[in-house]
Amino acid sequence: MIETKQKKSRTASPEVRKRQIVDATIASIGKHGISGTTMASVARLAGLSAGLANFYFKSKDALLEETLRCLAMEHREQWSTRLQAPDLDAPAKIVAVIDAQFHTSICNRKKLAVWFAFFGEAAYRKSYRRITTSIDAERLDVVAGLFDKIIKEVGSPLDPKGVARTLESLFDGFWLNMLMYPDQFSREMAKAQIFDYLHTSFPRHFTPMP
Amino acid sequence: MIETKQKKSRTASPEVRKRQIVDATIASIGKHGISGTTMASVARLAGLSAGLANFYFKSKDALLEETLRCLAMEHREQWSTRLQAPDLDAPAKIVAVIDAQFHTSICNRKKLAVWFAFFGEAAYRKSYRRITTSIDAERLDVVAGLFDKIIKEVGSPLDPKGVARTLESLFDGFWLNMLMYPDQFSREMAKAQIFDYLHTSFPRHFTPMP
DNA sequence: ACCCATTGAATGATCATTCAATCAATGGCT
DNA sequence: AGCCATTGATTGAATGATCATTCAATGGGT
Repeated sequence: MIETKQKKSRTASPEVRKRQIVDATIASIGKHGISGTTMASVARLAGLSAGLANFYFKSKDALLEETLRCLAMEHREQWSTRLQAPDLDAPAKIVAVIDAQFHTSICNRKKLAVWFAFFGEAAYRKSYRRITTSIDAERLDVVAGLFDKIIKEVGSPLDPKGVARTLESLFDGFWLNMLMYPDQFSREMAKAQIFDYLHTSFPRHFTPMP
Repeated sequence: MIETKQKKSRTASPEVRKRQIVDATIASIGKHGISGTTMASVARLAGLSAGLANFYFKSKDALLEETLRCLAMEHREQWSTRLQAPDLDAPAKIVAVIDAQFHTSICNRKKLAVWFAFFGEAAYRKSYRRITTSIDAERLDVVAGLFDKIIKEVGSPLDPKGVARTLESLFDGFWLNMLMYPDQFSREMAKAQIFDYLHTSFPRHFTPMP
């Protein structure tokens, strides 16, 4: 049973309920996968009756889309607010993005399971891809811009966009391995490897593990 | 309609039928995702009647497991046979593994969609993870062994297993990005980025793009 | 004529979705 | 304060669609 806010009241505002149902959907997907989450399993986890999720969301599809949207927004918040801290140079900002990517609130077993459940469906659902596309593109641009600064400082022959794409792929790849083989891949290990990569590519700007 | 072998005959041996049904399952997952593939959709793509898949496989779950097993075996074949070529030194073997990973027969839109469909379910299905675990661990060991040789030659401070894990994650991450954003991530681009990584890490052993 | 692969209609289970009925809160009225 | 009336949230049983699974009947191959 997921309780975003404990209320003794039987009723709550639509906003609260929607959020509660989305949280329950994340919990359900994390526990049973997408194919195993039903409107009933969501309702049970939310502590609500069977029909309510359908009342607040037009359909199960709409609920899943909204869930992905919430997840993506939360993810975006995580890195974009960190970048707004003053006095961060380019390497520090990249470190911030990495810290965000592997922060416990984002990168935990339940949420990783949900992310990859959506990725598994995204291949043939344009609506899912639309949700992640703009956010992913935005971060890729930001990170590429940061690497551009660094590369110009050292005069490296590397391509900023290429390095940014490699970093993104490292994020996704370590996420997948953490999900599949949690005994062998930990958050700390992933970060250590990524910093090794950055240190060998830009020795003057990154140290092996801050 | 998938036809592994064109036969005018109405009947075929169990082996042929099983393979035909597995191929149809891959096609169906690639087209409709796991949640959209039904015993009926598989039968239709195989050009067989509705009940046959259930006759040859105990259940839908069993069929999906067998499908993943076939996919994993095909993948393993791809890299392990390449490594058996004589006169390959460690860097050449790593190049061979990379070529295998991004070979058209493995790394195409349909198969990537199937892989990630399974990854999405693997989080809460031990039976799926069991299938990939041993194969992934095997390749990780092989690749780590190869990097061990290279690292000893140059006396680099890098950890062979760590580099191997990074490479595996690059594979998975680029695969995911190729699936999600095929316009921005191509097989050639992924390989180029990976060779950039290897060149900066081991300049004496890898060139930017062979 | 026999064997065995194959068919596809029948069965029952699971689920999303709907909606009329129910219930709690709120505010106005005495 | 006590008492409705109104509003709007919530319930859960009913409905119909979809699907995995079964199996008796079919018919091709040998």
